[in-house]
Amino acid sequence: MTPEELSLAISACLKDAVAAGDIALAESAIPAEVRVERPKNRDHGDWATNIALQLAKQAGTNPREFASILSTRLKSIDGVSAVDIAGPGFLNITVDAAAAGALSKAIVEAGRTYGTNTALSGHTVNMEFVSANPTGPLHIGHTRWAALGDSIARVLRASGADVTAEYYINDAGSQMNTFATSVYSRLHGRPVPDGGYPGQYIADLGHEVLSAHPDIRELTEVAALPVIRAAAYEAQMKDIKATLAEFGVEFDVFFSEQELHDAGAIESAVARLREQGHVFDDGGAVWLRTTDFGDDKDRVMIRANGEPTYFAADAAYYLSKKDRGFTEKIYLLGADHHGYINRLKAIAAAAGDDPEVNIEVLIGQLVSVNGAKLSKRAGNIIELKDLIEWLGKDAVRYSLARFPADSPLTLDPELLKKHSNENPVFYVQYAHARSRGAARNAVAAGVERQVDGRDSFEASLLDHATENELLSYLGSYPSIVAKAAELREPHRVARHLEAIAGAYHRWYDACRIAPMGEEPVTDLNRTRLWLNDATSQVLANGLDLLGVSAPERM
RNA sequence: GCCCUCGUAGCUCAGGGGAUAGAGCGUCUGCCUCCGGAGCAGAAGGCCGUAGGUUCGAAUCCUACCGAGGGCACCA
Repeated sequence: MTPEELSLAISACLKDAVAAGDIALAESAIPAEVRVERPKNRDHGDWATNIALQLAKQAGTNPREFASILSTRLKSIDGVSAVDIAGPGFLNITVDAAAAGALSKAIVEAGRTYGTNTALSGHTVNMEFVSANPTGPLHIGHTRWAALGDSIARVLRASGADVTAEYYINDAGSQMNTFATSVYSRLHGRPVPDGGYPGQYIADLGHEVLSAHPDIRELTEVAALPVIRAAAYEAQMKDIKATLAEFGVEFDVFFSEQELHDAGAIESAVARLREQGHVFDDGGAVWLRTTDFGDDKDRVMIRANGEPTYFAADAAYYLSKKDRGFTEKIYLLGADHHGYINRLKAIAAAAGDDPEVNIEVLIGQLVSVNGAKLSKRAGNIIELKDLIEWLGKDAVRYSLARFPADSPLTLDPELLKKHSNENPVFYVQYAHARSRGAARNAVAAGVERQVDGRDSFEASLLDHATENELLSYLGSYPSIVAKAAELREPHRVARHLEAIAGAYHRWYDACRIAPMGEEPVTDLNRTRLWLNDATSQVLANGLDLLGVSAPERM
């Protein structure tokens, strides 16, 4: 029995009690879903609900009386062995071992689909993240969004959403000229001009440009810059894409800002928004009246000198997403972009969308390292590919994915570099590797999940306290995934995996899977193998949502 | 000045109205005669930033204050 099944059964009991007149409650007051929770204290049963505390007042009675009426009906639920009323009116429910244990077989049979759900089916989501400027390598400042964004996309897909992961390339602004000029200077052995891009990678890009265009140094600056700009850009994007791939981050679309300009999308965006009545001219510039939609000032789209602003490109880009049929556009931005929320929402509203529904801006706190904030201007850039090399993809991804985006996070590179079990990723991965090892040993000892082609599984044998605990965590997993998708918080999955890993280790310590020595193989061994394999499956499914590998051996 | 986010164990952080506030790391004590000790069992360690409020019940919701970070361009 899963907590969802129990929750549904309780709802049904509640409706029956109301229909029978045992409880005086309006039909509309019955919640669609009754929350069941795992009590912290084992003495409080397997599952608990506070439904009586919530509804007693509306029903004109006291919580304990309400709970008492409901409990007699709950006792008749198949698989429920005891119902107790505790404290102010909690209902503590105990499930018999057979009903709880059946889950392990169900998980093995569901395989990779265990934990997926359809809560978000029908949603077409555009998920934009990273979108680092193509003027330099990905560095530690981008890693959080890369890890988080990719995991959010995976969790949304697990909940049935149709997700397109997208990277917006800012390849159109004046920073591209600065970039080209920086490479040009290094190519000629000169220092980068003020305001240009420092860093060894600029010189490295120069070498790459040189190998593709051996005579580039012969050209005049005016002739060379466009060539350098294109070649260095291409080399840099190639590097970024390779790093993302190495990090296990998958993008469906790399969207070029320059192509928006080339296609005339900026002008048509201005025209479309003007049609909607939100554009006005002032001081020679063209403005979008974003103050109509909660922004604190109106924004310029076309400057007095005729040049479009970055904001105008944002508007055109939003319209592109809308035209491509995405009902929800999610932006994952750093805290330094917090000022963008209102204007992005204003764009959505001006385009006729509902800013509460069709656009979502997630703001994440910046990662700091050893107290120092990391930005491109700081000299101490730690590149993402170096980070992966030091610590491994799994450790980096996991240590970023296990915290919510809005928590300010401080990483200590010295600690991370130790590559030890101080990182909880090893705890979870080890549980998976251990369970696979246990399965290999069990099979070698003659334990199989099937005997003579038929499943050998006796759920009622899974009656140890550690089995009860492990099963409850495995059973909660699907609701954790659904919650993570709903709230865009994949760290919930990571935390739950840690709980599962802990429960698995405790179970492993208490209950043998393979028989001792020459003892014969029993149903108990075979049934425990089902639970063991179910645990492997859930750990593997969860790690996959985080972009972390589930090793067979470590 | 205005706006946003965050103050929880020595450190890094979970806890989205419920029962005795948790995990990892660090410290201390035990546990390898058979499935992986990257593990398990236990101990120490907290005025949940401060002060009010909301209610059966608050780390959680509201207000004020204190502290940390970030944002307020015809930059990109």
